[in-house]
Amino acid sequence: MSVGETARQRARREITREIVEEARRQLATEGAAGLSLRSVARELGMVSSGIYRYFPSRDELLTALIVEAYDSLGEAAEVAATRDGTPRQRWIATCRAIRSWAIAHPHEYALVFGTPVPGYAAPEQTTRAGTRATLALLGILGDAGIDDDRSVPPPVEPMMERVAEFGGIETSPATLLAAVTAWTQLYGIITFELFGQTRGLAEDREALFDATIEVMADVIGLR
Amino acid sequence: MSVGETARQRARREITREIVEEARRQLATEGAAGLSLRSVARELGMVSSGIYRYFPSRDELLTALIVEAYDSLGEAAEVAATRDGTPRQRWIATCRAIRSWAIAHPHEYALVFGTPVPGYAAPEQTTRAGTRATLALLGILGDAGIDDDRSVPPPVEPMMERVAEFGGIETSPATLLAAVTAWTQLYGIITFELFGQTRGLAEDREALFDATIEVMADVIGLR
DNA sequence: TGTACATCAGTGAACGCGCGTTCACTGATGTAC
DNA sequence: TGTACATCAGTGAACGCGCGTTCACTGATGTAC
Repeated sequence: MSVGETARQRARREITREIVEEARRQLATEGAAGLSLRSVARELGMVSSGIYRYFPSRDELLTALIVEAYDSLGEAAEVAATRDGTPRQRWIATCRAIRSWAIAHPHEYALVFGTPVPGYAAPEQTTRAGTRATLALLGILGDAGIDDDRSVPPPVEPMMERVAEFGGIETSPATLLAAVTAWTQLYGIITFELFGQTRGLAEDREALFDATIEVMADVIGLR
Repeated sequence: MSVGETARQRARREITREIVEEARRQLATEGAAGLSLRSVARELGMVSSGIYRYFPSRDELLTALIVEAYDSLGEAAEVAATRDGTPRQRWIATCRAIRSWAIAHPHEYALVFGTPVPGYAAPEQTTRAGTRATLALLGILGDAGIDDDRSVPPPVEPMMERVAEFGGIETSPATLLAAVTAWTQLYGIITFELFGQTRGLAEDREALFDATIEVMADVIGLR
């Protein structure tokens, strides 16, 4: 018995993990809409009401999956962001890592960045986990020490101040605006790729992705 | 009886339209997942099986809605694209029109650009309707007559050729790449806005949107 | 160390819900002669 | 213009499905003395 954990507590941890894993498996094959407590229970050889000892509702299980997805993406981004290289290389590596994660986990990506699940309001918990990848990118930007003192439209200025504060960096509004633009482009092209919007256009989606990321790195002024 | 149309044919046209309208209404309030043949029938004071005289399945009704949404968006974009002004003004007006349409029709936008409906494969029909807004943007680009002869990565070149052909314009690969990048940014920021990803960041989303669109117009070289 | 009681995981049945789709039918509308 | 037949919109009942959630229960595990 380690750290005073009883067999019951260990079993609870174990089974909670099994439920989440099975739920994630179903999410990966069926999508969020096809995820049901009953089928998770069925697959675990448990009676459907048994799940309620572990999750008080389907929404709570969904929340667990969302947090997991955000964390998994966040970690992939952080790993790429902290590798050696110039800020530009790190930025591009991080963008690629985010794309790779998305392609490897399409349904998790959809759960987090796709159409909101109707009737489900993401609790605080999830939004906090959702910032890791973004913070990784902002960190690189801070390290880059870019000095672009062009002005930005007045209403945008306070928003960029807030972004700087959020990222814990001191970067000019113009550079931050470029970075925010790149950030939306990044998720835009990934979403298009995953949801099939670039079907007709791109036979080599990776090359197109890379090329657009380079364009945006130029816009930001990364070297 | 105009053009030999019988009362039966007229009634059929009328009721088909009513079904689609009611379906669209439900889509707008409940989202695609909450759209059911039964509730459409109910609302129309019809028995649920009656719908099958008009649509052979729920998927066909969904297809009709998707085509409608694409057309509605396409028209909004075309109207903006053909207004007077410099290419840059027209480009920006069109981007704004697309955003406005999205904000006015969030569920239709989600239906078309959001997470694919599981088990539903969009038929040819829909993808063709889906190109109007994009063609409007490409048309403006063609009119702009930008001459940027920088090279693009080799694998990207044939894709840009295809884009030029698709848009019926003669524009350099570098400019087209910038435009494609802007295109993904456009839908990226709209999607983020609609799906709540910019919640914490932007108190004035319109100003942020406009600012990023200007950034991308610069990248393309629009004047 | 042994006993009495409290906790709690998992069961099995049930409730109430809404869905897509099929099918045999009826009655009104349209068509051919 | 009138009649006989064909078409087809809409009905009502039914099938079979899966879902989330509640509830009283049982038996095993944990805790206090």
